[in-house]
Amino acid sequence: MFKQFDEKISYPAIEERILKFWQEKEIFEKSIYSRNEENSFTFYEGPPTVNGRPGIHHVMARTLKDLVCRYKTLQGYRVHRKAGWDTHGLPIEIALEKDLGFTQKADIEKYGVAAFNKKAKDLVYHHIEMKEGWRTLTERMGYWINLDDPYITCTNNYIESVWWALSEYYKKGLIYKGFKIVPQCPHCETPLSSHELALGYDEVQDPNVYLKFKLKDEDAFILVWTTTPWTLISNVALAVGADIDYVKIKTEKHGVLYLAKARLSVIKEEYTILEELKGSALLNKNYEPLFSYVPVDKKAWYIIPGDFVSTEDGSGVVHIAPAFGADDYEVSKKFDLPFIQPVTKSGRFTEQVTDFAGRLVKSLQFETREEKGVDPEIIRNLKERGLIYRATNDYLHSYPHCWRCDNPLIYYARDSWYIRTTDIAKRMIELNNTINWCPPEVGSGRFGNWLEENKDWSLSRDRYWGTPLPIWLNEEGDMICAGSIAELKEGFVERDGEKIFVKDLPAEEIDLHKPFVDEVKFERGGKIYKRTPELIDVWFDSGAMPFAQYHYPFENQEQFKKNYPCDFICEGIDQTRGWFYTLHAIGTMLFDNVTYKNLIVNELILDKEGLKMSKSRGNTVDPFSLFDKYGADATRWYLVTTSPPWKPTLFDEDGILEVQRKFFGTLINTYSFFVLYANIDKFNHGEALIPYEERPEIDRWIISKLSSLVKDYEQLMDNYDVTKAARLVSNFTIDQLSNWYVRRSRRRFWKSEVNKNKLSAYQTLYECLITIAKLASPFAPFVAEELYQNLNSVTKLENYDSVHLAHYPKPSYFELELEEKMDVAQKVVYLTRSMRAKHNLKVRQPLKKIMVVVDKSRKEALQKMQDVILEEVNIKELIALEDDSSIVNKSAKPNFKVVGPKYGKLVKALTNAIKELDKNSISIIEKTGGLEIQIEGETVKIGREDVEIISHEIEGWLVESEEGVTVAIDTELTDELIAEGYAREFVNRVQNMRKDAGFDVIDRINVFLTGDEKLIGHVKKFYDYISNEVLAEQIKIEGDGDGFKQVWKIGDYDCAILIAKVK
RNA sequence: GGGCCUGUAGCUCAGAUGGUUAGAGCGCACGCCUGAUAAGCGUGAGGUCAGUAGUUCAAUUCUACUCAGGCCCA
Repeated sequence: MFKQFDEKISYPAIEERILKFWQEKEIFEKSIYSRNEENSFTFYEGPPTVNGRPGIHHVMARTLKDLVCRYKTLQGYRVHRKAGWDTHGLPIEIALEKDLGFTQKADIEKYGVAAFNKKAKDLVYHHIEMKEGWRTLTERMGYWINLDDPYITCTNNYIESVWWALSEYYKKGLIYKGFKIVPQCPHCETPLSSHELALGYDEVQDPNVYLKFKLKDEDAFILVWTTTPWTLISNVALAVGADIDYVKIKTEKHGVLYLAKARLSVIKEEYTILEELKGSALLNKNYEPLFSYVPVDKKAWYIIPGDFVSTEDGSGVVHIAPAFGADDYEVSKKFDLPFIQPVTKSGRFTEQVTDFAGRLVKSLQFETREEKGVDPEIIRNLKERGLIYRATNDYLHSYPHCWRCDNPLIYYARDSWYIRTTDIAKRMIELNNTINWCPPEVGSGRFGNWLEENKDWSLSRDRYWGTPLPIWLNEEGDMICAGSIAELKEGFVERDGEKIFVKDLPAEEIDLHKPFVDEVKFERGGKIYKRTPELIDVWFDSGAMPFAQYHYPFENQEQFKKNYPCDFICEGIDQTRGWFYTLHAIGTMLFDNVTYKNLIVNELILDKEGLKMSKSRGNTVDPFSLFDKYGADATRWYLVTTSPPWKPTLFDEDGILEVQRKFFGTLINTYSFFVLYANIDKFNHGEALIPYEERPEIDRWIISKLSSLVKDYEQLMDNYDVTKAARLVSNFTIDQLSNWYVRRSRRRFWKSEVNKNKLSAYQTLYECLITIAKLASPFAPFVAEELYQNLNSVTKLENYDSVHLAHYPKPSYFELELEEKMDVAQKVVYLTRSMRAKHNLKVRQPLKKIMVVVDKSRKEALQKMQDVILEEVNIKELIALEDDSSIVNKSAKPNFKVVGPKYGKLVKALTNAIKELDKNSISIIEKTGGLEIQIEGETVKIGREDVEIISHEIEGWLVESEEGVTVAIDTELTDELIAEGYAREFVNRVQNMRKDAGFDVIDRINVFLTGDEKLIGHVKKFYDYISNEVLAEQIKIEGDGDGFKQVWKIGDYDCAILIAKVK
């Protein structure tokens, strides 16, 4: 017996049961190992940072990853799926600082780095396993990935592989230490890399200050604009554009000012222009410094040229503070300006700046408090000295913020380690062009531009929980780079004044983290090498996963080589400059190869209003509650089908409900229909397969449709066009299978005896269902599993426990011509039905005939399909017409696609001429294939192919036309037709009663009818038809008896009907 | 300021290598159907295909610009 579903089906309950089944039977493992190793499809899992709770966007990315992998498995590939967790870095540290109540970096030192890192490790392991955490989400949503053997970036093995990679770069001379302006987070006290920077731009309001620098040899001021008053203390020069036009103006209140001519709009008061001059005329003028806290050792405070000066905002004069801006730093080297940096790495002024010593340069938000920056006070100070032209706090712009702590970054000059990625930028671009990006514009646009503008990778971080930079320095600055634990073992530590080699330490003491690695020293050539204290950018960790996940090259060399490069990755668009980049950069440098061949980039998930989801807005969606309410399948299906993954999805919970009702509801319904009858007839597919050629037309048709689906789906999926593929499955299921095939085939299932025809119906519907289960399985792994098992466990046609072990179906039978014919039939039927509805002609009332006009090519199809059409629309006769101009009125319009290129400018006139053609002219074209007409003095011969002929009216008939199909209905009713109409109405009432009385589908009954004579007459006339339909042994024209009785009004006639089961 | 994407019905989305009647689902209104039935089907209303200009016989589609939104960068 096939399993029948309850009335109220609970998808979540089914899913929970299937999850258990998968686990018990190790289906995931089997789905991998049942595939040939030589035929593998490789996938890399981008490691999520193990921090906090997963959200709906994670479900999106994981659905895509899962469905591609499941699809490839279905196709017969072996798809290894190793999970990964990104465990290092600031996010973890910040979460921990919060837990421990730390407000600044120094607190960690006080607490002890060893203890801190121990806690960090515990925290990440906790997050992986916690309830409603990553493991729960992953398992519950049906994302198949090997969680029991994940790569974890904070293990020694992983770090060792990362070290190996770094040492390779080191050997190639790609790692260097530089003094550069870096974006520094004063709160986290560490520089950020450019890809981290990309994560944290925010719209902010900053000071908008115009100030006056007094010239030394002239009673005039230079007008300067800044949004960072705190940098003024470190000012050493002013820059102008040599070719920019400047003006010298006189104002009442502020005296004489210099500024760019193009920026005169800044001056709000009345002024007179005293002089116009080029920037070059201003060069080398000296001015009085604003502040003198910091002594300078070189010539300063004069005007220099700068090609970065623009007149788009400000005053056309830029103030230069070499320690706090990239342009500033570059230009200061060029002009040998003094370098002053009275600000600490944590963004506070040093003791030198007596008035502001220890104060923050920018306001920062700490865990428990906010501390204000000095900008307002500096402005007040300058104001008091009359040096402010105008100061407001209304400059709106987007400014980089720390992606973790949300505080504004400062640009800050400091020592930092770099990887010279600019050396390989060209190669990265070449290789990128071979990658299949979905969608392509991200690869060529966003990612491509990024590569074009490549900057060296700022590698080092001044933090605690991360992969240590494996570089040791001696006092002369010579370096050693350790590329393995073995090399580390050559070093030594000092314990109680005793020197112990690392190789002699117990293995468990060797932890490739701080503080252990800091303890290690090397002695080479009589010199001692100490470790440089930095960690590396956590993004390097994740970008190293292709080899680090296998502990390559120390182990698993073969495995790595087989899995590199990978076939497929999928992550959010925010990874463009994150993981996509680090993978690509590392792959290019180490292996001179792409790291991934195909990738799907998924966009953000926005809320219903199109706003970004964020905790502060309170518009986030909890995936677990969705799974509990609708199930993971409906959620997955919704996310994938609502819009292509690379378009932002507006998330709407009602959409999930709709998916559930429409697609899943219909699918389950179709299955239930099949089961209802299959169980009655004890169908178990034990009989030989009826050859497709011998099956009824409707069966051949749906199988051909199904085969086309199988073919098209595979093509789409192979192109990673998953949205279209899923929509195809849904449309087939709803429109073709359920609403056409099943509905049209119902009668065949009702029949009581099992014959070849009925068997064919079962076999056909069975094949459709099991195939849909397979096609749906990547997207909706649970429901697909349920269907497949329910079907296959009875028939045992396939030797698989699970749909996820099955193989992609082969198209079994094509009859494309039949598909087209049915297409015509469907058009006629839909059109006719809509006409009946419009004119209130009930479908139960049979009609005499319809005439259908189609073009020649479809006439045969129409005739072949006439039985289908007539039955569907309940009409007795169909007349197929091609061109019977005596009945059909016709008009013509140009076939623009043909006519356009042929006649060009004449088209307009031609259109009018063709539209005015009368019936006779049109029939000349149809019969002789051409007609000559005069247009604007030219003779144009119109051929048959130049026009579309539309039939639209037939005298005395109801007519409508659509897409080249014209249907005319003869509405005249004969007594015979009326009688049949009543017979059908009568059947309908009896069927309703059977149902209401709770009779079984196969129960036979007796019917007792009393009432209007006319009605009884109609019933008698169709006695056989009626008794056959309602399974009646007898229809008696008499009153009472034992049974179920109801009184009806059918049309104009009253009657009473009684039905009783035949014992 | 630059790059990329988006703008089609009240909502969510299709679509067209440029071709004259622009589609679907949901929602709304009204019907129909009823042995798949707490489903199904149809009809109707609802679109200056964001705006302007250009190219073209023909533009919602191509181009330029503008506006609005999003993402990324400076």
